[in-house]
Amino acid sequence: MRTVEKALKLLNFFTEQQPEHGLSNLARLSGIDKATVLRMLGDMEATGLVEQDTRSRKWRLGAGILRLARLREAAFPVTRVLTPILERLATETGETAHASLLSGRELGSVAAVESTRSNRVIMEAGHILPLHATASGVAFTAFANPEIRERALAGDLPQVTPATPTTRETFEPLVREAMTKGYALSDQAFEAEVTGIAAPIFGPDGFACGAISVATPSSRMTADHVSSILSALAPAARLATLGLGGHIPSHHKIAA
Amino acid sequence: MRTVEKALKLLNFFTEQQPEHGLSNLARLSGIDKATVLRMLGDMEATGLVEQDTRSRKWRLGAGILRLARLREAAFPVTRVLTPILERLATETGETAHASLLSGRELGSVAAVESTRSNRVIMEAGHILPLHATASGVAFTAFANPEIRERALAGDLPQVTPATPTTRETFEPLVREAMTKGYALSDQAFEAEVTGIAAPIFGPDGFACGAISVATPSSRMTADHVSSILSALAPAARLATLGLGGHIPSHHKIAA
DNA sequence: AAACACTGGTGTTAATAATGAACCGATGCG
DNA sequence: CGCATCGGTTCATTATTAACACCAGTGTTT
Repeated sequence: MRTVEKALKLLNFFTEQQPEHGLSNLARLSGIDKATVLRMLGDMEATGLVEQDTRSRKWRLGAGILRLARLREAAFPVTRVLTPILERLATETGETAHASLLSGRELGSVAAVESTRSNRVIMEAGHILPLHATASGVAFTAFANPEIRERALAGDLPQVTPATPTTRETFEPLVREAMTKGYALSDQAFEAEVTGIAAPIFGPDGFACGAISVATPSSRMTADHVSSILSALAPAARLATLGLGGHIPSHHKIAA
Repeated sequence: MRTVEKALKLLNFFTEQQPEHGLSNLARLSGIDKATVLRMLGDMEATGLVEQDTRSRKWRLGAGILRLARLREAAFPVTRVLTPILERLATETGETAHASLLSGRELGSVAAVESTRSNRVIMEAGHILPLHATASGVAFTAFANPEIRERALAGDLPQVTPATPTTRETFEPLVREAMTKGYALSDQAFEAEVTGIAAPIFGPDGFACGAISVATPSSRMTADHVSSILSALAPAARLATLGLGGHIPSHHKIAA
């Protein structure tokens, strides 16, 4: 089916730990024939989305991505707006803060500021956050366009950790709870020993377009800590929405 | 022909002045049928490369690009390395400095620092620099892999300004001169009233992978100014190459 | 209000472009 | 030396893509 989409999905195999891939490796990971993968890579190379190391023949993300990112930032300065907000959020909470935006059918992590504590959560750069397995995802889903929300609830929910909700019956209550509380808390559903607390970022249409989140080691998570994080998260989320030109629905409120 | 490449070429129509496009507009610009463009956009939306404004239905570059850019920066911190070098270059010369990297078959501008003078050259973010019409392009071509150089020389050379070389006979001498001098100077071949001076950035294989450049109003360009710029540009280019893990050919030298 | 020129988006069929198995030469390893 | 893997190429088959016409909605002009 749709070739373009299949080709672009190859980009998702590049991660911070695995920033380079050989041809056969990519073919194996994607389940696509080598010859096809090669052609796709060639096409993406022509536009700078990927590039090939001349010696090792391995492929990596290309410089064209940097160009496009600069272009987008020039028109919609997302990172510029979010980073100072995250910095303040990180210092106020003493924890790692990060922001993610809707990217396809998932959230893409676009900015993060790490806590300075020695025991802190490390955010891998440019991670993809599944909607059902992260606090950010649940907070986003709760306030997303109903059509997107329904698709998320109905989609299949791969297990990431033992605590990941994998059925609609376990996922939907989390979303409902987030809808009433205005934020989402997810305990070790994405990564062991990590608890996330997230609030939605709203777009101009009044629906969520992303999320802002604080991640802490689960061991540090107490009721007091949660409420102190929330009191920093709420204004941060508000600033993020306004800074990106979004619109906060009048009824929206973050409350434990 | 190759659908993936055609689809990705659509991304090049998004510029700093035109960051959003309607469907029909994109179809017109690209010469592709509306229905086809729509499917391509849909595929690219699924991976976050583009996104659609829900109200205006216009398309723009998507948040997925930011995610990918962060990922690439995490593995190969190009911008982080180049920006301070450009800052120093800009203050030392009092002119606008920028860097570009090979992206497909052209150079993509990935970082820029503007001069603080009131009469300065403004670099549009994320511009594509044709190899034949810019100082960066000539400097890059001169030291690129011979295969790439030949392709550049043999390709068609669209006229950008009256001073643009449009034939191999006019283009090749510029490249040859850059090969001996170690840098390239281009007067108003890309933009009227702007002169560029550029030096190559070398990759690990000893061939150019990009260029670093200083752009000045042509009115300010004198022999003295050129040599003062060169004395700042040479170490900057050297630092850029080393900072990116590149290898400077032993015989390479920048000399007027 | 009527005619017009746009817009974004949707089917349906002909033709084109993508596919994947087999194959090649090179490299690496026990 | 033999086996496995690598990146890459070729080519017949087929399934995907592309274009045409069409639809509904919007705003302008007459």
